[in-house]
Amino acid sequence: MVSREYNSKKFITPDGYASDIAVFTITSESNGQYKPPIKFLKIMLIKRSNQDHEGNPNIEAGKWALPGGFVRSNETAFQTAERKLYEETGVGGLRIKHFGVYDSPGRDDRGWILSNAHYVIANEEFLKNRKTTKDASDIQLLTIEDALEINLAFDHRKIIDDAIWFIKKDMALTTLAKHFLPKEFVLSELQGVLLTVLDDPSIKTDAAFFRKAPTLPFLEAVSENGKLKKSNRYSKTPAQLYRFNDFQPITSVYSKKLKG
Amino acid sequence: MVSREYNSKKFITPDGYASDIAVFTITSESNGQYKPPIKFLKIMLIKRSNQDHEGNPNIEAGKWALPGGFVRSNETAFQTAERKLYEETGVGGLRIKHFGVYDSPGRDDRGWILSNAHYVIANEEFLKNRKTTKDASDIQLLTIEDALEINLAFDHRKIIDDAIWFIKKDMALTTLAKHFLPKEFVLSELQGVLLTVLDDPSIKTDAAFFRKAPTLPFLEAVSENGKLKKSNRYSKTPAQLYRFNDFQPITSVYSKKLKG
DNA sequence: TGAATAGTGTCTCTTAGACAGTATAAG
DNA sequence: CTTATACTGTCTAAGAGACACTATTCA
Repeated sequence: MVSREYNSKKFITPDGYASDIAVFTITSESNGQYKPPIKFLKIMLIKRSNQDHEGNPNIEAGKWALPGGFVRSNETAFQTAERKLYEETGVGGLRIKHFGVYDSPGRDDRGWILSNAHYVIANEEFLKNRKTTKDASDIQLLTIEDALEINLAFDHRKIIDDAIWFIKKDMALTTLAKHFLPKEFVLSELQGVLLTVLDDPSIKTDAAFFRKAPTLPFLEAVSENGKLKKSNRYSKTPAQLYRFNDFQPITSVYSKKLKG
Repeated sequence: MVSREYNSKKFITPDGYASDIAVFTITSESNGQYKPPIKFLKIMLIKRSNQDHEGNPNIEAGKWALPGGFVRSNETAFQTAERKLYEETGVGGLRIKHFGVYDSPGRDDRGWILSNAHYVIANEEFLKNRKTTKDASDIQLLTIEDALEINLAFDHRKIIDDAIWFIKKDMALTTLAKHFLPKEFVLSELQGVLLTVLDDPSIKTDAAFFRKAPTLPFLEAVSENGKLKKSNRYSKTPAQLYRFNDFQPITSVYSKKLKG
């Protein structure tokens, strides 16, 4: 950052600095008793109202957009994301991750407005709270296919596209999946979450996945009173419960071996 | 991005939007004829002058900082990074990658100034051009250790720290190494580049690395006139030349297998 | 008992990693 | 003929992937 230029002429400064959040969740739709549910990756979008608080026409009215808001001068975009998420959904403590900045000239008709984009993984349960805090008509959970088809405000299509790319990458390379799951889960649940985003034969094939998963260093079987803890929530056969531990896997294209 | 609030009161807007670039290179110091050179990861920093063009005292004068500059309202931070890099070094066409935004209140005494941070990999050759375009006294290539010890302007220590983290990650997970190497290179050169950043026994061990590397899907042996092309620039024994192809490796913690 | 989910047994083929050995050319 | 680099041979143990088989429970 060179300040010479800054003083040498009057620079045009941005007209706004926004923080936007792509809120993802995976919904489970029951597929019958004792069956693993069908899962879908969904994104939360809000419909922009026709007028603002003062009754003036709203920009990009009627279109769907990512939740978010303007960053205040005494906070970071990260904090704005936390605050807005809490205001809109009543939920905090979620893992928020920055993934990009959108600053193309002309991306917002109001002027030179930057967007600092984040994504968030929300466990399905959080949605139940959300429904009560806001009118369901202007906040919706959409599948990715639907979200990319509807009329999106600003450059939010591009932002959502990118967010999905980052989610896929992080799902494959990190233990991100844990944020989509309850603390204790069954292998078919993990498999279901992974398959909403990844397309990998070794995950898809039951035999391969059920053999491999218990050996993963970041997963551990749950015990209770010295006995392995099982659940039959998705099957007649009681299935072993697992949880993520704190192991952070590191992979490399040159060595392939998991390390942490 | 909700516009209600935008219209409902006069928002404070940022005082500046900067684009900073962490320029990395790996220097080779000859270790004697027919020996692989010793390599060091280095970063390019500039020393902030005491006064600006108009003779006014400069902010953070005398400290070292990342090259960069203010984003103009008709360009993106990415374009600013390209422009500044060209202005400062006379070189274009480098791979510029965004990795973060720095927006903590108080990070810059001049006001609310955001920094959009990028890193760049510069091949060693580019530095020779650079030396001629600028006074060498206020642009220096420093080892990482040195860079993190000297007096850095603003929050550039944090930015550099983060940049190094991203470089290490990308070096392990992508074919980033190619940007540190000539088009055709010998395996010991690749090994040297990787070892400046990664600490992996399967890279460090010659036998393992020399056996593995030729099988990597993103590397291919170079041929010329139907014969394998060799070089003895770093050894008496002619060594096979390799180049990167366009294969983009994808790894996963759940499957470990390389895919593209 | 059948049906559905949750695993295991076993086999084959490939790969990682270690250790030792061979090959090449300069001086 | 020594030395330093660049590999290759060979072994072992672990892992991936495929296919068939067993185990558990509910209705």
